[in-house]
Amino acid sequence: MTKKVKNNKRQLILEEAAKLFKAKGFGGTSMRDLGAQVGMEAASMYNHINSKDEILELICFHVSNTYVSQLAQIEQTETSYVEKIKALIHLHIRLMIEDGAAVSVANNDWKYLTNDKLEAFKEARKNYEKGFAALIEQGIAAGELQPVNTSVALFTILSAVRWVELWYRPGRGITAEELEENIMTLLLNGIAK
Amino acid sequence: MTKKVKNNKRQLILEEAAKLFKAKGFGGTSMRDLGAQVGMEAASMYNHINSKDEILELICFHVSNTYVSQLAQIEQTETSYVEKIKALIHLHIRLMIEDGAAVSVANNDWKYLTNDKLEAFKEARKNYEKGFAALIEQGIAAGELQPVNTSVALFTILSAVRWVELWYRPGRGITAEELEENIMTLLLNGIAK
DNA sequence: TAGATAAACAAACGTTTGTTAGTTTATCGA
DNA sequence: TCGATAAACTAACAAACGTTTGTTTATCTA
Repeated sequence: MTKKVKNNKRQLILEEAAKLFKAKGFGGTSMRDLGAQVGMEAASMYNHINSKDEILELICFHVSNTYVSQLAQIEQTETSYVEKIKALIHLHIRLMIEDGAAVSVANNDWKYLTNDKLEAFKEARKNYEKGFAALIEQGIAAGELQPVNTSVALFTILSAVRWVELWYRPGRGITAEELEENIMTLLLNGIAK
Repeated sequence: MTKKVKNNKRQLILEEAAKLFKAKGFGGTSMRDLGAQVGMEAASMYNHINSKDEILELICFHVSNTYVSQLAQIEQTETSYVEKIKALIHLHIRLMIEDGAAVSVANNDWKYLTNDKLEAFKEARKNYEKGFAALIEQGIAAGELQPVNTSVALFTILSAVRWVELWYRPGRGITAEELEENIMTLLLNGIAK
């Protein structure tokens, strides 16, 4: 019980931190800013977390672990490569909509990770990109996709999906499903007639 | 002559600042960091610039002014809408390759602009996006483009082009021309067969 | 209810921040 | 060569930073 309460406060700190880091950047967010948002003195937060750096680490690796484990799962399903790629795009958009602040931090503030944490994060991302690229390559080899440059295709997809973080608001007159379908159609079929 | 030397030093400071802001963020870059990169004490730079904020402003508005004026020029050329959109994509990719650090700062650190400068920058960007969106809409109306959601198409294009900043290196085995062609093909035709 | 533990606080720490002031060095026209 | 101006320097500033300390308050267990 005691542990559960502790985890809740800790979780609250992480959530508010993600929001503030997204809005003002890691360096632009002070522990006093964060404390004010959480409703606590900056010093008090050290009862729940070890350091400002640790907050960033927990947010970044939460996101990267999600991507990595979901990729592993998708790789093992028995569907076409097009379907697998669609599933990954789906994952990206959904995670962005549901946990936008954390994804944003993992996208933009990962570079403030230090030493081995920074290396580990870069390594995880590189492996994820490799796995994603392999699916595209196999899709081309299987004749399901156009023979595009794999790297260009990979990064175009990843980037095209990133803007959702900057643009999507629940009241923009477009649902998550519509948004997803529009993006997928665009990436798969292009805009030209 | 004296003025020219002054401008050169000032330009050097702006260029090194763009590199550092890109690498470590605006907040993560101290005036002492910047001075070391420029080869000068932090205090000495105040002979050439007025404040750290001013450096950010000069970089951001240099980029946004380029976009705005180029858009105006493209709008007035007499070609198809597809060609106009291609010209804009071309502009984005070229500017990213030639002045990547500044573009990166304008993309990521503009939020640290203050007061009226922040508002002015947001306004300029909004107008640019409106102009770009109008071209897409007219392209659809003219039957040149698929009837996609205009906003989704706009932001997918803008984002797809942004990753160049994160990925492109002169020695990656792909020329700027090839890169550009690959991205355009992808955005116009998609990856599906 | 007494004792222990968790979680809040205010105050202070040593650094680092952007910036200013005062001074010295280099450059250049007269 | 002298005097002026530009541009570098060192030293210091107040403010803000992440974090630690010591203490008080609240909560749960026995």
